[in-house]
Amino acid sequence: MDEANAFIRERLKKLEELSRDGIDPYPSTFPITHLAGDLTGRYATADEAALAAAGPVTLGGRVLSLRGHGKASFAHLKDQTGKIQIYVRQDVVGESAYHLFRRVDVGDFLGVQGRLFRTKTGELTIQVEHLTLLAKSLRPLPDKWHGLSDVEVRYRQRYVDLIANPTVAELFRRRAHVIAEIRRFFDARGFLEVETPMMHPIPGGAAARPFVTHHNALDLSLYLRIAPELHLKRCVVGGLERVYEINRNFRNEGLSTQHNPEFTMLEFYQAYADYQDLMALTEELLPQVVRTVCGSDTITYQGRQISFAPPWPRLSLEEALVKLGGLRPQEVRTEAGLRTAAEASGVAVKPTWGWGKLLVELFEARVEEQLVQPTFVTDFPAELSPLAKARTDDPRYAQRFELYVAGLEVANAYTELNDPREQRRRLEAQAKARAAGDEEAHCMDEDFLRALEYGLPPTAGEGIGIDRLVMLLTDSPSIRDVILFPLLRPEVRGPETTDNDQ
RNA sequence: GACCCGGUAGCUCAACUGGCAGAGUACCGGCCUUUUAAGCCGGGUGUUCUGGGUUCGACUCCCAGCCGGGUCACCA
Repeated sequence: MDEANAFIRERLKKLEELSRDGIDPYPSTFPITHLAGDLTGRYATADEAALAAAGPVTLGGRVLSLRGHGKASFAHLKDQTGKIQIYVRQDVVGESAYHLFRRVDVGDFLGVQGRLFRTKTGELTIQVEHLTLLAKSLRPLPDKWHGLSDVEVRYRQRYVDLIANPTVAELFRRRAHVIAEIRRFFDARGFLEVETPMMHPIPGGAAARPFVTHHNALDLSLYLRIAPELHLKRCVVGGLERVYEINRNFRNEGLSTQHNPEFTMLEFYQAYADYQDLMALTEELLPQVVRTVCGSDTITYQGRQISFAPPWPRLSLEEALVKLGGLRPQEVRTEAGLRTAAEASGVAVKPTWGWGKLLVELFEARVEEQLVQPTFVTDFPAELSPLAKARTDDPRYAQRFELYVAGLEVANAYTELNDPREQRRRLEAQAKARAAGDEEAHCMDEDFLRALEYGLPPTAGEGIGIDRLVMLLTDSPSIRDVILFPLLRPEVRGPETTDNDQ
């Protein structure tokens, strides 16, 4: 603890005084009968008679503000549901309780019992009859007027951010609402929610670098999962024909406003469906979530109106490059044309890149940010989609789409490759690339292949980045704003504070 | 990893071209029984991110580092 801080010293002094007076500053429980938000909602317009009939109320909360008037005081208490004003008079609570109240600071938790009334200015208020200190706070809260705006402190000490900035708590409620609504959607359609391993002996299901960890008893290297895909498909092999999972993936990559090393992903798999079916399903899912959570299917993201009303445009990668990327049709048809266009667009082209990689890189450079309204982009190169089924009419392309909203990739889906022979060839090619130094190429996974050999029905699967979806629905410019505790470098603390620092 | 921007009181921010580090709020003491950014009187509580350097003198200029933000790179 930062003992040099005068604010903390002051509060420690009060804490000792309270203990000396026989007051437990950290009691264990406090049975409440009411919540602040319920009271202010239910009695918003109630008259005095109705308030008197309401009877006594008991609630707990954090002291957010204090206005002392000598032998009487006003304060606001905040609980999870909202805040409510309390009025403490010495002639009502008694001298010793009032003496205790005088040593209460902004930030302390207080339990009160009393009766509702309305002040001269019309605010619903609790006339306190009994008060109990529930927890003493030792650190001062941020400025009551300007709040907390230091981004670093907001991320590092999210607990302070949550106290000081009500919109932050609201944002995380909305995040929970989004996830609850997604569960409702899939549960209603016969999908089973499953939990597959987050520690994988063989990382797989995506092109990404994993985090490595180690199990001591088994003396086994393990990887934090980069995707649940391969296990979810194993579930479908086993007859769980509709499954979904909402949980964390971990990718050992750089950080940005769109990437946190651990992020929450929804993945779902539906047997007897293909990627076209999933486009239709996605056009149901997202509008339902957006309408329920935001109250409308149109949202504003960073100043731009975005409508989730279906249907959404569908563009192949090549069409997108021509229509939006300003390329000529003949340029996108050949590898040489793509390479020239990519170089002209300032892409750092590597000589090893083939047709497919050039196509996707050009798309990212010239088109991605223009896809503001929800747009399905289809016809990804099969060579970059080793787990997806190729199109039967042109095997250069995968049966795959990505969904873009506000320039963000929000979803990625494909018809699953279920031919074990073809999957083996693809994984062998990946393993070869990996051996040649491509750290993001897929690993060989014999058990996954064995599962496919038992037979995977025709299946389509999709992943939706929950953090990015929540960014859109909360108008947040950075993924860190929608993750309670985003990854930061460890805090370096001053030498005088390190000895108590666990 | 590269580049740009930032770091001053618990919080929000000032401090001219290098010249005594300052406001609001919070906090402390006093007064105050319907206030609500309560009010009135008094009080500045600081490793100016860290470490060097230049200078008579550094919050300010230079170098190195730390942390954060952004852009790019990497990457879905």
